[in-house]
Amino acid sequence: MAELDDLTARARIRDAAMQLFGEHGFEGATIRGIAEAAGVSSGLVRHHFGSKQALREACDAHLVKLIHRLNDQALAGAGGNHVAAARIAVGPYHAYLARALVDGGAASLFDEMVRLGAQWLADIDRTRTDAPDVAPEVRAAVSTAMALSITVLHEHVSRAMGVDVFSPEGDVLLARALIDLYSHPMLSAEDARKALAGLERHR
Amino acid sequence: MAELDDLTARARIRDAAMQLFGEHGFEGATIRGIAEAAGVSSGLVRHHFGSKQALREACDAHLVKLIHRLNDQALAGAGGNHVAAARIAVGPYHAYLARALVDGGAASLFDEMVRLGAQWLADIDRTRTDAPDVAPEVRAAVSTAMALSITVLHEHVSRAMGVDVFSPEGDVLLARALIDLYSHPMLSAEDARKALAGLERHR
DNA sequence: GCTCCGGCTACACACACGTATAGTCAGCTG
DNA sequence: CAGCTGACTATACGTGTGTGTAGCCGGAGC
Repeated sequence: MAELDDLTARARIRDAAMQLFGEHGFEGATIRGIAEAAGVSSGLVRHHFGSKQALREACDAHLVKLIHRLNDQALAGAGGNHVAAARIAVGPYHAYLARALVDGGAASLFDEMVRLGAQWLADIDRTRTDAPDVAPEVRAAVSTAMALSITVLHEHVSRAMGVDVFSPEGDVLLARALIDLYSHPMLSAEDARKALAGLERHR
Repeated sequence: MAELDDLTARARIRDAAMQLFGEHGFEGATIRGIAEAAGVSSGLVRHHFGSKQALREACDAHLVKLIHRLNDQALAGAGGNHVAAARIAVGPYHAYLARALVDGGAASLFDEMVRLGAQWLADIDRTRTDAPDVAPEVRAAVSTAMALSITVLHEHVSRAMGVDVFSPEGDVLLARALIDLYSHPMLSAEDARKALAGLERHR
């Protein structure tokens, strides 16, 4: 039921909605435009989803389901860096994801990523010589936002990098940049100490 | 002229527009709503800006001017980590900035941040023992997106952290988390080597 | 004092939107 | 075949929107 009806009109409408919502935003996209993109009448959109808001909620639900599936796959597969998992092809839905996040939606998605990230951070904390300054949950919140930033701001990142980050070449270049960034601290231990001291002084 | 007329109706309209555009998106915000928030008639909005699109462009221009000023201050001030500079209070405009970035706007702002970041990265590259795997510009593109992610996703970050990142306490906690993250690599040199090798294998 | 001009308002218009409704058609069940 | 159900369409309605226009009002210049 989940795979077969991906060709039904209902699924086509949902896909078109996710694309157009992502492209023009929720208010910017129109039911008529979505219907046209899906190759159906605007009335059918209402018939299946009832209202524009309900259509949006259906899109959110579908996104969550999709991400969950990708997440499970990533966890089951090669040793899970949750950052890499976040970059997994969200397919043509990355624009919708970005909009949803900025609109304040997709909260459960973000929270689950934080949960996974906190777990992962707590793990590598055990190999650290110095005690972490803040709880893993807090650091996970920040690094989750950072991980998602590539998707949310992919247009700018692609422009600045000179290659689309969702193309094969861009993906490789991005991965190499991430590996380099994540394996080289931007602040030395001394810099960090100085920064922390400066922080104390400011209060 | 720049400071005095910040009390003029024109400036009030612009500020109200930036707030409402940030809150509801460009399509979601209405000229009438903006006019009401600014305490003027909707006709005056048109009188001053001509059209909704032109009003948006005026907002963009104002944002760029504002960020440039903040940027210059940050560069002149305490030894410039461009990441910290990005977090500087964009005031009540962070929502607008987030929308503009996701809409594909604010490109010049992003690009300039990349330029500054690349410079900064090239500087610290000289203290590295191993040669960087990718150009500073590419790494700067990624880390700029990461730096902006706190602002763009501030709602989610605040929820996950349990404190508003734009409050004084949240700001301190965020700074400490950032210092910890930026001074401790998430990948060991060995992990990085393995990840790179895995990348080669995939091609 | 009179005119002129720009900030400012009130009002009207055309249009596109979300929503509602009535109806068509294919397929199934008895 | 009759009857029903649900996917689907065509069309209409009310509303809120961006935009246009005519006019008011206070102050500056002659």
